[in-house]
Amino acid sequence: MRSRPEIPPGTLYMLILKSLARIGPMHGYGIAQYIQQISEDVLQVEEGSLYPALQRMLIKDWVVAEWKQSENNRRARYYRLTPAGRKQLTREVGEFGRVMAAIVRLIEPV
Amino acid sequence: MRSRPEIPPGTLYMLILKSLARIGPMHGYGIAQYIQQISEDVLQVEEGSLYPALQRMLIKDWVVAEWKQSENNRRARYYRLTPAGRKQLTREVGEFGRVMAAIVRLIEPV
DNA sequence: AACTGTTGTATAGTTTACCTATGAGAAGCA
DNA sequence: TGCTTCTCATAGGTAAACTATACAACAGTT
Repeated sequence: MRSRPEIPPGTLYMLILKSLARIGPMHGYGIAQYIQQISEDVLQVEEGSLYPALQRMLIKDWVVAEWKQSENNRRARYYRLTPAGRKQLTREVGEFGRVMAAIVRLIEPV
Repeated sequence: MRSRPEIPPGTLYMLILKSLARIGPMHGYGIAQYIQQISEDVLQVEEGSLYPALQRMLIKDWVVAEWKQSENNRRARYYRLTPAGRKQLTREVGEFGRVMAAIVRLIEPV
């Protein structure tokens, strides 16, 4: 159906990394809520996208995880940025800016 | 390998539509050149991406095609925007702006 | 005439990456 | 007790872009 709220392909890692960089360690559910909230419901991370992405990020060593109790007393897996993750974030933000500037140059003036 | 120059997934239709809207009817090769040139080599449309995309756009009635001789006297297929294509362009640019604003809000400060 | 480079189109097959759908467990509340 | 919320997870599907390849026609060079 390809309906409404959607993460632009290729930006999900960046959004997750940035959330962790800003707030500190968070669990998956919290990351999803955070992104949705800050974006004012424009960006909505589906669970079926988020958790597989986090698994891949664990494998890539961009994050490490630790089981804890959440603020609501549920068991939750907290993800924390590694130095490699921070580096990746920098790289992705830079590339994103570069490409977006080029796209804007194309679609902006008449 | 996911190397260097790349169109962000989801933006290809918009870039093609915008090129046609700006310049008028063009052939595929010309569209690719145009995008690469205006973006100063940041965006590079591969043929294996471009032509399938144009086929899909024909099916969606966003463009119509006509065989002609090119400026260099070769046979080439010229694509022209339809009203539906123009409408789609407007829709995509709007959505793009909305989503990008949300992403920037997330990754920009701090 | 043959070769080479450029222009131009096309498709088959693969991969990326996100989505849909589904399930499940534990806590809190009515 | 049953409902809702929180939290994680995965299997399967799909859209769309990439890689690799092929073909054809003209231009310019030798």
